[in-house]
Parts: sequence; C-alpha cells; structure tokens
Amino acid sequence: MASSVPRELSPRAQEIVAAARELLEEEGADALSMRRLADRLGIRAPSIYKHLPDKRALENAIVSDLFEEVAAAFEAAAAGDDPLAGITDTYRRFAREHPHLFRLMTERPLDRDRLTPGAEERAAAPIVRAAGDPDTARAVWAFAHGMTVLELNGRFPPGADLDAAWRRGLDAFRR
Amino acid sequence: MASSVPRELSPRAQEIVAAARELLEEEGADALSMRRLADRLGIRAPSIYKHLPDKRALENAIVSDLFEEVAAAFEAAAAGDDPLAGITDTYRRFAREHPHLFRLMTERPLDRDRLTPGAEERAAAPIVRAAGDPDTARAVWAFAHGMTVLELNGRFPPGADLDAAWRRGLDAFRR
DNA sequence: GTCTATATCAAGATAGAC
DNA sequence: GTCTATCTTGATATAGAC
Repeated sequence: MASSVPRELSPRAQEIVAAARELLEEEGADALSMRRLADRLGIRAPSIYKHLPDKRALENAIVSDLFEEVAAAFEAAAAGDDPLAGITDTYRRFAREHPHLFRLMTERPLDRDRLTPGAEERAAAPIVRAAGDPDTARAVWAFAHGMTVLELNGRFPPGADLDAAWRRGLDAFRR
Repeated sequence: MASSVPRELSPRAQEIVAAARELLEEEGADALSMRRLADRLGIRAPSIYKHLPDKRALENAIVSDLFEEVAAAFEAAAAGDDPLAGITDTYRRFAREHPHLFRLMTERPLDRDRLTPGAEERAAAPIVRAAGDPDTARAVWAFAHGMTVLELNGRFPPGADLDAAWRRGLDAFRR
C-alpha cells in the first residue's frame, strides 16, 4: 500500500520552500502566489512544479518546519522556572513576530497526512506536561490561542490591558 | 465634515444583503462572489453595484446584522441561571451552526467605521456583566473563542473530550 | 533545471444603453 | 433597476522544447 508520508525534499526544493516562507512572512498569504514566488527566485512560475508537485506541498513544507521550531521553543520555555507562563509567552510572541506564519499554521484544518509525522505531537507535549492533565492543557491552549488571535485581529478595545487579561487567565488555571 | 456612519440601506439593497448572507452561510466565503450572488438573485453582477457600492459594504452589512443578533442572544442567555455558561454555550453553538458567518465576524479586523454604531459594545456588555470585571471578561472571551476556533478548525485530537475542557475552563474562571 | 506558450478559470469593478 | 460588453487583474497548473 502507498505511504502518505511526505518524501524528502531535494536541495533545490528546500531553497524554494525557504523563499516561500520569506515571502509569506513579509507580505502575507495573498502575496504567496507561484508567480510572486518565482519572481523572488529569479525564475518562471512553471519551473517550480519541477521541484514541488503543487502549492499545497509548499505550504505543508513550511508548516512542518514551523511545528519543529515551535516544539523546540516550547521545550526551551518549559525548562524555565514558570513553564506554563513560558510556553504561553512563547506562543504570543511567535504570533506577534510572525503573524502570517501563525495564521498559516492555525487558521485552517491541518493536512495531517502530508506533514512531518510527530511534529504536532511534539509541540503539544510540553503544554500537557506544564498543565498537568489533558483537559487543563486544552483549556490553557484555548485561552492562549484566543488571546493571541483576538489581539492579532484587533478585536480588543484600544485601551484594553491585555497583560492583565493574560495574568488573569493564567492565574485561573494555576489554582 | 463627512460622517462615516453607514447610510440606511434601500429595501432592494436589504434583499441583496439577505441573499448574500444565505450564500455565505451555505457555501462559505469563497462562494460569496458578486457573480454567484447575482445568479442567486436572478440578475447580472453589475446590477448589484446600483444598490451597494462594493463587496465590502455587503460584508459589513451582514456583520452589522450579526452583531445585533448575537447581542440579543447573549442578553437572553445571561438572563438564565448560569449567565457565564449560558453565554459561552451560545458562542459555541452559533459557531457550530453557522461556521462561515462566525468566520466572517471574527477572522479579520473589524471595519469599525462602517458598522452599525454600538453593535459591538452591545454584544460585549453581557460578558463583562457575567464575568464581573473587564480583565476576567476578556480572559473568558479568549478562552471561549479559542475553544471554538480550535474545534472549528479540527485542531484537537480526534478523541479529545471537549466538554471536559470547556468545564475545566469555566470552573477556573469562576473561582 | 528552466524556458515559452497556453489552458482554464475566476475575481471585482465600470461605462453606458435601455 | 437591469442589461451587455468590457477592463483589468490575477490565480493554479500543464505540455513540450531546450
């Protein structure tokens, strides 16, 4: 039977993925078209298809890389003196510094069959460990995710003290 | 000086907005094009522009209506015996029953200048009242929003007990 | 590994006639 | 209030030559 695990990418394909990530990071999802990407690489759009099957593969490669990086960042944060605050701070900071990458990772269902196996679980593990149990971990994750996307989407009122709301939430889950 | 408050919509414009909402609700944001909308109305796409200036006005009209409806639903839920659970249940149920409307309302910055004035505040008020203070209200909203979008986007593991996570979160904020 | 040429499709919006 | 005709722009993707 056929395996759904993604094949290794050729060196050239990795260069293309890196360029795609830069383009996405700088200009957002709408700017990430095969034409714009080709421009950045100094080639023509059809040439990309010799290295990657389609646009989805490109996005999945970026997301797989991001999961690995986020997992490593969570593990580092969890080693500090306040694992829960460390991880949620990392979550918030990542989204503020790389909003377009964050959106790519979170705003739609994952193409789980085509991502690097295990990356999602590895990113989730430190949260479960810091929260103590899976239900609390999911609730904390939801809280952090909600704070983050509502901030990113400019949904809180202009004067809102977001740091206070973050503290309030983390306090609630620590008891 | 010019007012940025949206003008009243003509009866014909309201019919068009209603059709747009149905189309969005049934088939999602990608399906909401001026052409598809015109098809549904039995007219040609350019005719829509005689009634509404552009697509953005169409979306803003839908969002304004939704805020009014959500506000009313929150007020009704807050009148029950458990205001906090009532409101968050209403939030979750709305998103599950009308995912495309929910996404239109929440996935991008609001065009506040072009929405019906006061609608956003009216929807927020019951949460603040139920939570007790603005910081807690924002934290609870973030939790509910996070649970809702993560569920909508299929981000929790298949076997996850989401009702337990919801209970865990609400419990935390009630202490 | 990259090219040109092309297929296919769709989007938002405007001009001006009726 | 609706029409036809059109503009302008853009997307993903394929075939086949070099």
